[in-house]
Amino acid sequence: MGRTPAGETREKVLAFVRDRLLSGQPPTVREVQEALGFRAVRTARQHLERLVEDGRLVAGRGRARGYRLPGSAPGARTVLAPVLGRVPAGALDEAVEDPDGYLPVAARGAADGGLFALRVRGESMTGAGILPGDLVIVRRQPAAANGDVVVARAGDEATVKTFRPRGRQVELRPENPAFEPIVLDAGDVVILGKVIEVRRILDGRGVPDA
Amino acid sequence: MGRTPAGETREKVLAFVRDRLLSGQPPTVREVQEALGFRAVRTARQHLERLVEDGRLVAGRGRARGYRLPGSAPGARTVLAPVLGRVPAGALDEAVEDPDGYLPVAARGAADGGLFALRVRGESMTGAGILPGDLVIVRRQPAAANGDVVVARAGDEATVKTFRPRGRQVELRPENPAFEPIVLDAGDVVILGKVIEVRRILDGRGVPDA
DNA sequence: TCATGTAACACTCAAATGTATGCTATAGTC
DNA sequence: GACTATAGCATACATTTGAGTGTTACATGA
Repeated sequence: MGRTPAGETREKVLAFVRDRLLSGQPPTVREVQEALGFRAVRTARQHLERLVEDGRLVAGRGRARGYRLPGSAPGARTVLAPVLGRVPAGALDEAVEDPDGYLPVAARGAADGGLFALRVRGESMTGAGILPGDLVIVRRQPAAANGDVVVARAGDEATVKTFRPRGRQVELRPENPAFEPIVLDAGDVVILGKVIEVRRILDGRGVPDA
Repeated sequence: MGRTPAGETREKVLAFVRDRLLSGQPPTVREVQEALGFRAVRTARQHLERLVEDGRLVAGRGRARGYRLPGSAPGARTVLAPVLGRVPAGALDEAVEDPDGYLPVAARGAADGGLFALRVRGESMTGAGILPGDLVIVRRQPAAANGDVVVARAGDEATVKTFRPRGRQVELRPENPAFEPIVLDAGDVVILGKVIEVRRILDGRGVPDA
């Protein structure tokens, strides 16, 4: 069989392997062979070996589907955060039972068990770049530091605000001059958690023309 | 050996398999066995079989590391997008080679093979809620619709802007009155992809007190 | 008590899959 | 031309790994 220009095939091999790895389905050597149209297993393996030599892939010796992308090896732990439709008056756990869906979150730190997500309503936090419809990912914790963006319940309602302790009182401050801060006794505010990430899905919709 | 309460172990098996799948490393039956502390391969396999029966897992018959999450399962459609440190002048593929890390992204639609992520520099898009340091997740595509937030290369630099076709020209509009729109001939602009999601990690930092 | 279902074990087999040996051919370099 | 490196093929071998057979033990309910 003929040859292809130097290096060209190898790029295709890497592209194939990378696509498979990123979609969570590591290929076997024979799958690489088939995808690239090689007639010998050895050919696919030689390309893979070269890619490993060049540091563009990492091999798991002897293991099935053992090739990995360098740098993504162990630390890429992903956890799922349930998206809560609404925050009920009672315990959070009830809402976690019946989520609207799940978001994959790259787990930082150790405490990854207590994550959940909420859809933001209203424009009270636009000044912090949190727009209506955005998803906030929240780590459950009962306290917060000054300046943290928190999910707190004051009375019956759960809101996303910036946390400002004011002596015996607590200020839940919107980041939008059109809204008034909520100031309450510390005892009347329940911190549900701290916002650790903000996400905005804009797949379909664009920015309206001016 | 003793038994554990009914169903309890199976949840742990599912959790283990799901975590592995989400981090892109499907486990073997024996890895499940080891992780759960079973002394027989069969035990792990029996749990897996039951999970498949119950529709909570999908088995790839005969294939190594063949278990998958069913389409309805949370996290089933998660892919990893490489975070590009910078966008070079040449082809994107070069940058994909050496990413700063990977982000788990819930795959919408079918074409999820071409996702990547970029860290936003500058304040040119603050009006659209995209702040400096934010991560944008981009679907690679060579064209865009009016109003799409795109990553485009004009000259040597890649920027995030709103896409506005203007006849034979193209306007790359910042969403910040302090910045000037870039207007170029359509031939001088290369669309690298469309921003489908914006993320802001604010784990450590809070909002500065006013 | 007996039947039934689940949890777990030890062992075996076979298919999937990684690894190795040896060979052919083209292109470039000295 | 001789030498070297790359691209590719055919076949065989060894390990990994999924799948199968049979057994023990502990609950639970008829």
